[in-house]
Amino acid sequence: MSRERIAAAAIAIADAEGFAAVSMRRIAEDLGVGTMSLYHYVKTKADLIGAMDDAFMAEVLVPSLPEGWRAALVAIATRTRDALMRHPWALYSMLSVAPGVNAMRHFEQCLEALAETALTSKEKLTLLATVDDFVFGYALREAATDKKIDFDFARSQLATGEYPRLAEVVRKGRVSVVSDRFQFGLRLILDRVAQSR
Amino acid sequence: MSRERIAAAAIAIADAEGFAAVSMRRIAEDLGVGTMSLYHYVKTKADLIGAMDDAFMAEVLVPSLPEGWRAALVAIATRTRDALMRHPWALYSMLSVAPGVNAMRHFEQCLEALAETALTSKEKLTLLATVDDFVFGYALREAATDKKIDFDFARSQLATGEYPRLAEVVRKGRVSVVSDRFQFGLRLILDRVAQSR
DNA sequence: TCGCAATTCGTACGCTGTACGATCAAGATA
DNA sequence: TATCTTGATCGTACAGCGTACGAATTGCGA
Repeated sequence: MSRERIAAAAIAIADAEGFAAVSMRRIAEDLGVGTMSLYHYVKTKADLIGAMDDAFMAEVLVPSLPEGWRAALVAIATRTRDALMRHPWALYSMLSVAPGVNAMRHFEQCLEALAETALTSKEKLTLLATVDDFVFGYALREAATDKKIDFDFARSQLATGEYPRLAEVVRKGRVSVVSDRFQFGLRLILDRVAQSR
Repeated sequence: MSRERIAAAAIAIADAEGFAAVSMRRIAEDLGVGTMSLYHYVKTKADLIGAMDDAFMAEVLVPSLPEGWRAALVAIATRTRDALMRHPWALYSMLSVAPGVNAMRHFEQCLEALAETALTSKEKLTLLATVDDFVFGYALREAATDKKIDFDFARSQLATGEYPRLAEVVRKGRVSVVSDRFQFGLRLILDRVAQSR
């Protein structure tokens, strides 16, 4: 038994049944131990979530960075996106968690990607923040759309005729967005940066 | 007593004490009614959150759109950002809520902003999605940073010397990002779009 | 074998959302 | 006026939550 094993069990539950399904009693049951035993390895549930987040951030780390700042940044962003698609609960956890070892390693890796550029520290941080904003926003909205949501109301609203432009968009060929809007957005941001270098 | 009044009370609590502080008992207490009375106006707590989200989206609507697609888009994005800064809990609620009237009005307004352009429907939707990704990501990460987070661990980690680039960035003039990285990121995205029009 | 420390965990408390049914006020009908 | 109906209020109860506390058990060094 260990902090890591407990975090792994919690992650398995969160992946399969959602963040809300993660409870101390449930984790203990899955591990076949008493509920309160967990508290010997974990201070509080918030602490456990910290451990989950750290394990998540480990998955975000890129094994080896490609050559060139742009390729490196795209690799990191894409890997972060993929990890978030596998573990959408990380969007919740990140709101309440202090940076752990792997979060710091990730940050270090981001700076390494930009090491070859002539950007100032401030410029680097700003660019990284902007890319991260986009990556997390993409994941957030993707997670929101994935949910089985009831669109009946939206459909009935549409029929009222109060949304002419929306109705038109829906009419001509289903609501569709470019297949990979993630790469699209990333390109938008990086193109502009590459241009002003 | 009404669904709206209940939602307003819930919003007041969420704004002042966080999303987690919103409970049916607490709302009822603030309104001076019995807990179960609320259920006459609201089907479940999830339904209440839907009402909160709709009220939030009303705040996102821009009273009147500025001339020009770019100014209009910036106005909408900025207003959305401001509303999210006032009500960070909306980031949670949007993950579990179906679009309401005001969400649809907002969408309609976004399309109106792009009406003058020659973009196809698909291009419009992609652009709007990209901007929204960025806006929500910005708010998410801003909300995460705002939290009183314990950085002691991060500092001790930094002292290990395992993060040379991070240490350097911290050394030369505190970790600082461009003052308004929101407008910066927005400009990055829209510049590139304006250019390829 | 003893003693101590590490580990396990049962019980209990105050919190949550909400199902169920009792209660009550007001308006409509006979 | 007496009765009936309908909408609104809400007290009680239940299952689940995080976790404080303290008792019980285990394993190990002396």
